[in-house]
Amino acid sequence: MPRPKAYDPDAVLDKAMLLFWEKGYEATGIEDLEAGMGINRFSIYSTFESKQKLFQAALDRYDERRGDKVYALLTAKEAGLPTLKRIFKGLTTQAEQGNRMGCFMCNSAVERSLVDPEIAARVQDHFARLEDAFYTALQNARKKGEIKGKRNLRDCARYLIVALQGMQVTLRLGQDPASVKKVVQFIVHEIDSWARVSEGPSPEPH
Amino acid sequence: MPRPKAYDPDAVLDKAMLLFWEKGYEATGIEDLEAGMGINRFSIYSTFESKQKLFQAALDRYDERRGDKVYALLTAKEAGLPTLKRIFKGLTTQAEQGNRMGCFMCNSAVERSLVDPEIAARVQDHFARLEDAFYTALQNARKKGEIKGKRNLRDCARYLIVALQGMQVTLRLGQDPASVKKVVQFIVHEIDSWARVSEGPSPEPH
DNA sequence: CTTATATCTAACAGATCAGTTAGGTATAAG
DNA sequence: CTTATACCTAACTGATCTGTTAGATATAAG
Repeated sequence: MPRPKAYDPDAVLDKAMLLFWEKGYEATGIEDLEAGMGINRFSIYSTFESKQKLFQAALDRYDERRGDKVYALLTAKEAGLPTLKRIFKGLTTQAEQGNRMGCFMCNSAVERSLVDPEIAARVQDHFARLEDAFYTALQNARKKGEIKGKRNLRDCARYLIVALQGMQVTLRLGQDPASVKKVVQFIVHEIDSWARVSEGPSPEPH
Repeated sequence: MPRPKAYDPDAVLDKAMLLFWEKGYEATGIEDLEAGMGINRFSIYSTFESKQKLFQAALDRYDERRGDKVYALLTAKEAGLPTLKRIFKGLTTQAEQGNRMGCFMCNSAVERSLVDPEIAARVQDHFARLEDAFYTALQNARKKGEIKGKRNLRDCARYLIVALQGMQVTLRLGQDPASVKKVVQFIVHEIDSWARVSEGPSPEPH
């Protein structure tokens, strides 16, 4: 009955996501969004309500697009240490391609989490989910005998999140690919070390 | 001969640093700076030229205030693995105090390095200096016999930078102190492992 | 005390910000 | 073909942005 939208709301949200991801919330104006999404600001507001809501939707979209892939990878029953290593090795490729987007969640954690609790909650949720996925993969790896000692896998998962966040900052800063590669190899090597027994449950006295 | 400034340029720069550090470049308005620095915008502009230049000066100040302390710690001749561990343990304290400032350099890397090459250069310089300081401490540790195997210490230093950046994102996001502490312990534990031989120079074939 | 100098206050200027509104337009049901 | 509906364009609104300017004020040399 009514006139149909001349654009695909899903497609323009993807474009908004890319804009916010690259430039952040504050530095992305409605004008940028109009140009990048290819639609008028009226359409933006009638479909997404406000810049804030649009940003939230963009974050959610990121969680779907990027997050779901990784969650799926990590929670698959074949998942194990090689899966973890592959994820980190992918960062090297990003650096080699000159990709400086980093991680939308990390970027938003830094720029917006202090001032916008809604954003903070989303980012925390994302990383909590990611941590659980890492944890699942690690448990699976242990089941398959890929992990030897009695290391605390929850702590390993938490640690991997932090390592990933650090890499994303480094990618965003545009460090040279060779250096990025070295650090990735270092982390990969560390993951490999979990296949050896060496360490118990952190006996450090103080 | 002329009328003297009614404020201490050094002191107000410290205040500007704190503002930019907490809220970032875009979200900090001249009005915020006037209030936070305690001086009129005329004084800001006549002393610091522009918001951009003030931000650069604030970054430089951060490098002096925060960076120099760490550089000094790491390049002291007593420096070694315990020094590295102490630096990471300090992050736990920050989390426990509810400090969500993170690292001004990391924050700026994420928010501004893509759009402002002057900022990118300063941040890269900072981390390059920090990496060298880590490297120096690691070499020193090896000399003192605190590091066993023939691990590549340059890679270790690079890695520590990334681990630090990851922690800073996590602090900024306001993750709970208990979780932060676990990850710090994990990293500290890893540094401890460098005192054992276990690993050669990464023989990973592919 | 006079005067040159540079500061400070406060109002202003133009641009840009997010968000709204009015009027023209395309659609599809009847 | 008529008409109800909701979209699209484009101009507009008030607030806020960075940066400037004019005039008052304080200082210290002579």
